Amino acid sequence: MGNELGVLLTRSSSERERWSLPWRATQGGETLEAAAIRVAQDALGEPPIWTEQIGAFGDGKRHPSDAEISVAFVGLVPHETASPRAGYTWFPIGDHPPLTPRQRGMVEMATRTIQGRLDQAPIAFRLLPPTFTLSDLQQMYELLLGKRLHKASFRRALQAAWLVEPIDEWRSEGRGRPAQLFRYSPKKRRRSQRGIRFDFLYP
Amino acid sequence: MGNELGVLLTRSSSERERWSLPWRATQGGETLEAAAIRVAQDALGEPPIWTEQIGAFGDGKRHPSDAEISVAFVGLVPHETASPRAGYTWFPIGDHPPLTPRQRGMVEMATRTIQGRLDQAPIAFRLLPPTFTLSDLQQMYELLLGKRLHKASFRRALQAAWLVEPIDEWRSEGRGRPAQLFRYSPKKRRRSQRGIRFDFLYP
DNA sequence: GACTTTAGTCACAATAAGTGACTAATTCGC
DNA sequence: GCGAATTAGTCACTTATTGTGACTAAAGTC
Repeated sequence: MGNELGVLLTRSSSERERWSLPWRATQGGETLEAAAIRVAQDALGEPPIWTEQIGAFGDGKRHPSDAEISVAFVGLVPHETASPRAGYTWFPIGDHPPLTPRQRGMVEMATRTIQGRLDQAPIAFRLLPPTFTLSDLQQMYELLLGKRLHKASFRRALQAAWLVEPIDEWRSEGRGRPAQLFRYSPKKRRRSQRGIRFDFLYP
Repeated sequence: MGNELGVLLTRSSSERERWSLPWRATQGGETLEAAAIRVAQDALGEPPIWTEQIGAFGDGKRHPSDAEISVAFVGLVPHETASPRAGYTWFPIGDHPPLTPRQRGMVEMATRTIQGRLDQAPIAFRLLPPTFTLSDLQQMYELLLGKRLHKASFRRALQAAWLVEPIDEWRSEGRGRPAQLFRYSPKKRRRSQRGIRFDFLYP
């Protein structure tokens, strides 16, 4: 792990052989999103750096609980600080234990949601420390998108979006030229209405 | 009406002075989407040509009904055939009676959902008759997007997407040169030659 | 010092988008 | 009949965005 998205699973409460997405029932007077954040917090000890609703599912068939419908959320946490509590395990999103069809759909829609929001919310930046190199940032985007990006295009798009600003520090990472550190600093400089699109590197 | 999106409202069952989005409780063993389609069908006599879930809402505060959470859907029907039954009324989406904040949010998210799906699903084509002129099609896109499009660009994009095919018929619409009729006939050629906007499909 | 490795930039080609002006075919008023 | 008005359809040109390889820079390794 570390260069791929992961999904956090827990053993199903009914059938111990089965894995399932973490869930819980809502408590009265609580926002759905607040409930989702608590699910993550109970599993990881900290709230996600970003959450978004995926959708509501309910077709009268199998449910994780006995609830009429279930509302799924996706959230992201940086891998370093995300040590799961007992009963929870990270799996690579491309290679996880079998899930029910509905939960598989949720996982798939989750990655699509992430990738769709990537150019509209500062998701990648919150997954990194406050200062980072552009290579760090590019690798984070590649991890989240699941594909390689072209270096020059990535930086060009980044510059056009006025999202980062260099600071006067460099970091030497063993061999190779030291990289300049940057920080997230979205400029008021008329933000373009359209999202940022990075150039993909076709292998 | 006729050149703007409309929203179908009904008088609230509790307070007769208030308008609200049509709704109903789910019946057991029914998909959420099926329930949504039935809501539309009860109001209009026909199912929408396209439906999509907007999201689930539930924060312990005001609900349309007494349900814990409500799941909102958006659907589209062509205006010509969409004659509302008693108790339902169309309003221009830019000028409708006051709604609760949550329902206002639903309406707003509905238009964003439509516009986001417009280039991924054949929404516009299903709102038109099987054969149509390119001007018809452009007007439909303009209606759905809420903005004017440039004729030449629109046709160029259409051609690049291989979505329509001309048939050997022309329609004279009063004054002006007769327009050739087209029909929806998607991707006769391979689809993803780095084609339309969001097509990053590569092996 | 030559070689490897990572960072960072440049230049150019290819594609796509924005836009006005042009031609074509019809109806309308007279 | 004939020109103005009206709608359809296309072209050409400009500008912006994206794809891509090659280049320079600064470190470590041997």
